[in-house]
Amino acid sequence: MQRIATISDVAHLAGVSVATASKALNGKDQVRAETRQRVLEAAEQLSFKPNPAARSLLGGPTKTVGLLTSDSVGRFGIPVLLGAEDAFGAGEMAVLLCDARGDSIREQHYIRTLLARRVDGIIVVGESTDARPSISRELGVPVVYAYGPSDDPDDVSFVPDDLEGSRTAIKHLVTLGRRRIAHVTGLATYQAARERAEGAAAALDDAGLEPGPVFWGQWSQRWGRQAAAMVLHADPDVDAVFCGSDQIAAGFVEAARERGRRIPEDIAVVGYDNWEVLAAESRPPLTTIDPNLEVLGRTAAQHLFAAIDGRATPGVHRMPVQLVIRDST
Amino acid sequence: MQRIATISDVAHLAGVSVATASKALNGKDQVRAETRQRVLEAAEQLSFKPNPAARSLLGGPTKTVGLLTSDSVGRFGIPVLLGAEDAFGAGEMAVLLCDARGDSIREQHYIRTLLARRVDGIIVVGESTDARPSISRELGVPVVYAYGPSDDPDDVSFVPDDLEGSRTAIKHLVTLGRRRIAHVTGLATYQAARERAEGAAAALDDAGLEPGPVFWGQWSQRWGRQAAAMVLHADPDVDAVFCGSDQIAAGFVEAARERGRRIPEDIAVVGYDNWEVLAAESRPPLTTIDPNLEVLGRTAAQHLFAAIDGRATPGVHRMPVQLVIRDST
DNA sequence: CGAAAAACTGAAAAGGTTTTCGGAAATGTA
DNA sequence: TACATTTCCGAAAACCTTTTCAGTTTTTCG
Repeated sequence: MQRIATISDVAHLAGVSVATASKALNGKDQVRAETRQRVLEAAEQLSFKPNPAARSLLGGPTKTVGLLTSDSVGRFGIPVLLGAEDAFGAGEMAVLLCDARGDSIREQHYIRTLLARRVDGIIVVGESTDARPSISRELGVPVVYAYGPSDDPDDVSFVPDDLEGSRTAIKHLVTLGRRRIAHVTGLATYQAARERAEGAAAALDDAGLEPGPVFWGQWSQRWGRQAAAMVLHADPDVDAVFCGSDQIAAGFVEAARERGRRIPEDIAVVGYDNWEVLAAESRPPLTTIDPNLEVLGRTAAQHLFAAIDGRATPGVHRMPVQLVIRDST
Repeated sequence: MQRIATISDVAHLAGVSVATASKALNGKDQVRAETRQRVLEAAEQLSFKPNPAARSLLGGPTKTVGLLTSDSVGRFGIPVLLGAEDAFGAGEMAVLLCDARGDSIREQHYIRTLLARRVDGIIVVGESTDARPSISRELGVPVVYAYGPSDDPDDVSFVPDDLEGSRTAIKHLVTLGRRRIAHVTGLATYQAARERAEGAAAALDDAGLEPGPVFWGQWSQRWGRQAAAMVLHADPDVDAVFCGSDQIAAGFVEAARERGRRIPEDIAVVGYDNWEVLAAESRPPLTTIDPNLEVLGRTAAQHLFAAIDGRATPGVHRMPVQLVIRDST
């Protein structure tokens, strides 16, 4: 294993001083084209890469960002994280991954570590769309929140537009001629559940329909199955159900089919999340709302770039979601 | 925004020189206990963290490792990755995340980036248990492979013990008194599918049973459903099925129930992967093999530590898996 | 041709930490 | 008290790169 080349080696080989070599390599315009060429060739020959440690010591950007996830075992953080990683990798940013596991002590520890490493910025990936305490105060580096917004409206946050997503779902059902539309969703303690219910109610209202009943429960397939019984009992003529998640929807269609309802003929079902393994493998495959989490992550990353350049865009930005039509409607 | 404290700040506050402060903080034995205490307190007060850039400039370790995933959109890489991150976070390693997206050009690019940043080591997280080309040659830093082993037996690799896992599954079924055991699994192009089938056959043989038929197909719920028809047609008296994944198992139980078979009374079913959302939410919840991927990731990380210290343990290490008993057996 | 301007180059400093080595203080010995 | 040891501390160098500034060479223009 050969010793790693330093800029002095390059300068020496090219027959110039280190200062000139540095300028040539960094495209400064204080060096003759011919000299630059010589330096570049020398660098190529030694396969020289500047030592980022030395570079960052000067106070310049470290080309490193922190990716702080509160609890990434969960399913939603992952695509956001990947989208962000993708955007950073494209620019030559490196990503330091920190998983605080929902522990705020750990989170503090990681924040200190990231600062000690002089990251240029931090993305905080939330585990739910509920607002979380801001970490941006007095940090000295820009922070962007993805999925789970900061509770400080002056911070930069990106969340999926659940309000619009549920409106889209309901509009879709109305367009199909459905009139008796129930909503089965998860825990009301979740912002996501509340917003989706709210959006659905608004859309029903827009369509001149009576807002149907809302069934709050768990984010589980089991609850979907239980809810099927309740929904069918409450209104045997229900002709559509909008579910707050694909898990719930999968449970619902399963139980509804067992009770002799045909999906989508008797009851059209729309899910939420576009969780492929459930939505595409369910029988029938589920029409659902795709929150485009990778795009959200990527966008957040791009805005972190902007913020690092001093062009922050404060506020909670709602990212567009998408209706994916399959066979359940 | 507070300026980040340097060791000079600490030294000044403690009333000593930077040299002494450094020695005190690093546990050198050339400093009086009392002085050390003063320095430690000052450091605490300023929440001082040494600048890793400056440190690594001296040629010491950067306390940074690369986590290179080939295609982490997949489901299996994630827990491994989290396990590794967990182990590193505990030691004060930082983790640089790189997702090559299955593109070897990208992978090369990332490897170069990681080397330029002088990482102390690299973990390569595979997407399947199939062997992948080694990257370790001439790299200058230790590499450990997790989940997907390297094709070079001199490298350090950690894989789930699928052979043992499938034996355990079959033994469990045999213990329950089942005798006509079928195996439904995924694509034979996957090492995982082949090993699981092999382990199952071996275990059946050990039990003195005729190796049952193996149904090769997709890794999908749909295939599980189709397979149910085929299995029941091939042997109407089948009393147990070992599935190569929870997805397949979930499809199988669903279709088998529809055909009037009771699970587990008529047919006991064992899945593989312990993918909670499927295994726990299926009806009935699935007995399954948990490959302990987080543990695998953590172990790989610990062995990377060891390799960095010069204590590498070459070879492909098979990590124990675990039978999780639920209601399907 | 001479002077002014422009273009180019290099020495040196800065950034934070560790390590080495010399010096000072404290302790032990005669 | 004088000297030898041991213990503790601090000055300075080293790590690698970028940037500033001053010096030197080349070009431009009258």
